Amino acid sequence: MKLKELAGHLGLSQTTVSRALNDYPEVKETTRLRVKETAKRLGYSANASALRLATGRSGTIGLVIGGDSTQQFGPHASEYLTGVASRLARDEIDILVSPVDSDDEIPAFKRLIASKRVDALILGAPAPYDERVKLLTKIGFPFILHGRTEIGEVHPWLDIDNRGAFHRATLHLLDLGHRRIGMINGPAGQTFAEHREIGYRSALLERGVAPDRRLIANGRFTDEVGFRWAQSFLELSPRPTAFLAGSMMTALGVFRAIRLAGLTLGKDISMIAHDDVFPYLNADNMVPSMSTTRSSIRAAGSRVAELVLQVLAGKPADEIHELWPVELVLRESTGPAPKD
Amino acid sequence: MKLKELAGHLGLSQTTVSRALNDYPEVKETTRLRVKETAKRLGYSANASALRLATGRSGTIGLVIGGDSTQQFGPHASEYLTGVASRLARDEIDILVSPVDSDDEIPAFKRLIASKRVDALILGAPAPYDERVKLLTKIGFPFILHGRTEIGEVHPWLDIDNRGAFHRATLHLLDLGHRRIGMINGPAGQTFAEHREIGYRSALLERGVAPDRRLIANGRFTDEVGFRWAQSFLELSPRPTAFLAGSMMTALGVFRAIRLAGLTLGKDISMIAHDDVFPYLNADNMVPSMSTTRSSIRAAGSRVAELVLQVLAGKPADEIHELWPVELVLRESTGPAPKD
DNA sequence: CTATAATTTGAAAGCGCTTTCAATTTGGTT
DNA sequence: AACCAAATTGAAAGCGCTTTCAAATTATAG
Repeated sequence: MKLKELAGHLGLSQTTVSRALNDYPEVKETTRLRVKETAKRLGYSANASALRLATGRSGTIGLVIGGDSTQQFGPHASEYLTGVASRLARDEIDILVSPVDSDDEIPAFKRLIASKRVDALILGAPAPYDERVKLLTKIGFPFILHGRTEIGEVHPWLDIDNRGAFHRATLHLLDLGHRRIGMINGPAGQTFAEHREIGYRSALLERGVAPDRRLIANGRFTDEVGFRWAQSFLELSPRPTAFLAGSMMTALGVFRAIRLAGLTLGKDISMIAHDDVFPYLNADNMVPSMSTTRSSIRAAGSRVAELVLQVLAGKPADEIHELWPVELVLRESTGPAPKD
Repeated sequence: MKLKELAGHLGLSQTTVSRALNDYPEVKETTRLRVKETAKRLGYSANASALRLATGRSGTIGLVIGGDSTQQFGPHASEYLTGVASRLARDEIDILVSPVDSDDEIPAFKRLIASKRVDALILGAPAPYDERVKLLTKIGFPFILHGRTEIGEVHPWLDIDNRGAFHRATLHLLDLGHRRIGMINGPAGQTFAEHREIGYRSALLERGVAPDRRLIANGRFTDEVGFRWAQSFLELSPRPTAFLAGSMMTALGVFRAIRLAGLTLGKDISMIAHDDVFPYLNADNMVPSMSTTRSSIRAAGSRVAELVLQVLAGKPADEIHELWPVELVLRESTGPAPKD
C-alpha cells in the first residue's frame, strides 16, 4: 500500500492525502478525517525510506556506547539504553545502536554522519580529551554527551556529580574514623573515573590523610575485578578498613573477598558502592544492606534523550548543561572504623 | 557530498561510479580503483535513505524484546543484544531496537512492516500461542524466533533445551537424595518457563516423587523475587532441601535468603541455577561456587543473527531449526540431601 | 449577482540512489 | 582495413514520499 494507491481509493491527489496525514493546516477538516480513517482502515504506513529521503531527516538517533565491542553492553549500558529508548519511543524516533569498535571509531563516525543515517548522536563514556567530541563540535553535527570532557568546547552534556559523590562518600568514611580507604574505581582513562578519583583525593586532603597509591585501583565493573582488587588490598598491612566500589557489580566481588577473608562487612570493613539503580539488584536487599552513592542511570538515559530532542529543536548548546547531584544513602555496610 | 558530485570530480557518470562502488563486474578494474580511491579520499558515503528507497531493502533488522517497556532490557536482553549486534555489525546491518509495548503489540508490528523499516525481525520471549508469531507466519514476513511456541506453524527458530536442562538438574538433585525441591522459575506464560517446569515435573515423575504445588514459583529474574520466594519456601515444614533457580539474579536472592535463615548453601540446602553466562557475574567465583545449567545467551544472539541472515538469503524455513543442548556444571552449591 | 479574497486541492519537480537499455569504445579476426 | 563480439560507459526512468507553485473551489462583500 503506497500513498498513490491510498489517494486512488480516496479519489484525492497524493498531495492532499500527504498533507492530511501530516496535519498540514490547509486541508479541510472533513477531508482530513476521511483520509486518516481510511489510512488506518487500510493499514497504510508511509515508507520510511521515501519519507526520509524526501524530508532529509532520518528520524533516527544514534546511540554510541563506548568500550570494545565484546564488552559493550554491560548492565550499565543496557539500563541507560532502556532510558533512552523509552523517551524516544514516545516520539517514534528510531534508535541506531552503534557498536563502534574503538579502533576505527573516527572513520566510523564520519561514515555514520555522511550517510545521513542519524539526525543526531548520543555519546557516552568520554575520555578527557575525547576525539569524537572534538570531531563533532568541529563539524557542527548535533549531539549530546553523557558525561564530560576536559576539552573547552561548548556542547550539550548531562553528567552526574561523580566528584561530589565520591568526595562526600570518602568524607563520611573518614568521619567514621577510617584512615585507609581502598578505592576500586572504573576503567582508567574515562572522565567519570577521574572525577571520582579527584573527589576521593580531595576528601582525604581535606582531612589531612595522605593518599596511598596502592589503595587506588582501576578496572571494569565486574564482580571478578572487584574480587581480585579487594583481595589484594586485604593482603596489605595494615589493611584498609573501608572500600569504595565503583559499581554494584564491583561491590559484589568485594563482598565476596571480605567474606572469604573471614571478615564482616559493616563491622571489620565498611563499604560504600556507587549504585546506578539496577532493577534486578537492590542495595537495600543485600545482607548487610549496602550504603551507596545513588543515581539512576536509566533516568539519565531518559533525560539525555529528552535533551537531544531539544538540541534538534534548535535550543542553543550552551543552555543544555545538566549536572545531577548524587545521593548518599547510608545503610548497614558502613560503620565506625574498628579499633586496632 | 553526493554521488553526482563525486561523479563530477571523476569525470564519469553516476551510473559508472555507482557500479564501481558496488562491485558490479562490468566496470573496468582501473576505473573501479580510481573511483574507490577518490570516494575514500573525499569521504563519500552513500545516503542511506536514498539507497534504501532505490533498492527496496532497508539493511536493518528489527529486534523485538518481549516484556513490558519499563522492565525490558534486563541483563538477559542486553547480553543477547550484544550477541546479535556483534554478528550484524560485521555485515553493516543496522539494528532497530523496538521497545514495543505489549498492549498494542500487533498494530506496532504491522506499522513496522508496512513502513518497510526492517527487512526481517528477530523475535524473542514467546508465549506458547504467540500472536506475533501467528501474524508473521500468516503474512509471510521473514523472521526468526528465539525460543519456541506451541503453534504448529513452520518458521525458523533457535532455542535452548530448557526442558532437558531442568530435567537433568532435577534428576541430579533427586539422585543426591533430595525429595523436596523448590523451583523458582521465570515469568508464567512464557514458553521457556513452561518447558522448564515440564522438565522438572517429568524428572520428579520418573523417580516417583509427587510434585508439590507450593514448591513451584514464577516471577521475573531479579534477586528480589528470588529472595522472597526462597524465604517463603523456607518457612514451609518440612522445608525444601534444594532449589532450582531460573537465573543467576534469582540465585543471588535465594542465596541471601538461605544465609539469612542461618543455613549453609551446599550443605543444608543445595541449589542449581540456570546461568546465561554474564561476563560480570561468574558462577565459578561465587562462594560457594554455584552449580549451574549453562548456556550462553550472547552466543545464542550471535547465532540468531547469523540465521536471520540466512533467512534473508533465501534458506527455507524448515531447515532453520536449532535446539541447543545445555550443560550441567556441578560445583559446590550442590551436595547430598541432609539426613533429617 | 458579480468581484474578490480565502480556502482547498492538484500537477509536477525533486530528494539521491539503482538499474534498464542504449550507445560507445576496445579488441580480436579475417 | 573492415567487421563483429565483448567490454565499458552513459542517459534516463523510477523508488515513494514532500513541497512549491498554480489552479480550482468556496465564502464574503459590494
